[in-house]
Amino acid sequence: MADKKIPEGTISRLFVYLREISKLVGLNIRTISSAELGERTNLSDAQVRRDLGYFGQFGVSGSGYDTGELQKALEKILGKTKTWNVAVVGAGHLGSALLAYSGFKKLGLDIVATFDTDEKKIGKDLSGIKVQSLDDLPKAVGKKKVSIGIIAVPAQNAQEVADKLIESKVECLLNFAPISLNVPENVKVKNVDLSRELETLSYYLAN
Amino acid sequence: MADKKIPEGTISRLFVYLREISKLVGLNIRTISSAELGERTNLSDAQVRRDLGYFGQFGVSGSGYDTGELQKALEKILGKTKTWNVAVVGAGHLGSALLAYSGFKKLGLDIVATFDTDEKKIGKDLSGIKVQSLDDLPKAVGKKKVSIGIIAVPAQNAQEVADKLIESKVECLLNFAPISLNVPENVKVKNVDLSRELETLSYYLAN
DNA sequence: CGATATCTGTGAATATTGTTACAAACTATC
DNA sequence: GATAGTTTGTAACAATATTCACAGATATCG
Repeated sequence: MADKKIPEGTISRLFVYLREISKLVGLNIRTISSAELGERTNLSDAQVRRDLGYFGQFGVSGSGYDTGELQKALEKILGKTKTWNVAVVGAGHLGSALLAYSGFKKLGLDIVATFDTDEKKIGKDLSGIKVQSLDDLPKAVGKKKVSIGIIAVPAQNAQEVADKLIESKVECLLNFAPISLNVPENVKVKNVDLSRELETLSYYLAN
Repeated sequence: MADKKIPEGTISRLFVYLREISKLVGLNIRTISSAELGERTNLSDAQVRRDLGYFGQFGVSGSGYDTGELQKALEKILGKTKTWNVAVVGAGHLGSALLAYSGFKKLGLDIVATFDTDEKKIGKDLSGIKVQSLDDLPKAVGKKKVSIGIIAVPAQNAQEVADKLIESKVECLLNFAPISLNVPENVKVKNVDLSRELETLSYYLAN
């Protein structure tokens, strides 16, 4: 795990490789070349090799990669051997959709709490999780050892929510609010700005 | 609108600038410097100037950018003077959340149709839009002049849905399925892979 | 109006990411 | 075990994206 600077894109693609490799393992296919893995993921063979190269040497010249080994290696690299606890803040349409999504477990993520400020929502049960008041966040998040916070609140409350989560020792944020959060260096933020993705398309239509 | 090659990131950031500028216009602030706009958007002043520079010269040395003018210019560049019709394919949790999102109109987008294969959903009304059978997609999409298709179906159906949309003359796709779509060159695809965004965080937690 | 301060627009330098290309390692075959 | 055929890993190269840095334009102020 040589710690050069690893491109964000590489990390993201490793998950794609892992998904594909897992399929192959399921099909009892034992080895695969970078060329074919690239084919299956719409990436170049060189890209595949380079990406894997950041983390070690997993292949065998002449035959390629052992799917089983590569699977294990990727799972280890990507932190999929553990389960991480997640809190969803904001129980609106998006938050509810996330709570209802059944695939989290498979991702190694466990939603353990959800929060909202809306009195009408607090106390309700959403997909098996009880909505709590935002005021209860610090206590609940601390107790449940949440490492990932999902911010699904309006832009104007997002920074405040981020601050609360960080104060409660959450280390990673997935931010759906269309603003750029200010966070300390040791906190990792991923932004998903759906409005922007959609708007971007209108640019391409106009041009 | 000099047609050099414009980075994707630039387009995306222009929307951020536009949002901020619109706020400023609302507050009756008439001019702003690249430095302050950068400050407000967590970007560098140089980045702001470079991004705008791809599209012309909007600023005035010594005083900065006129917010009103810049707003108009950005709206024109970004295709926000028109409204585009959108179809959502897949009326599951995510699709429903999108349909329920009230901000589309403000983005210049109008959801005019939604489709699903689930008999139980077909015919139902979701946020004012009637769910149609996927079989009706070609006719409905053609008639309603849909230019943007949102793919919110499981991975195994995504390519098929993409093909149908493209055959029906949809020019841009927003793909939420965790696969890489094969599309002709003239079709623009944006991928939003929520699982991957979440998984990525587990990598940072593990390392 | 001249001096000083501010700010843009953009070449040039730098940093980052992706691709090409090939030696070296391994496999398969006869 | 020599030969031909694969395939990796990575150094060198190319392409992109970002930052630096500054000339030149405009504003401000006494």
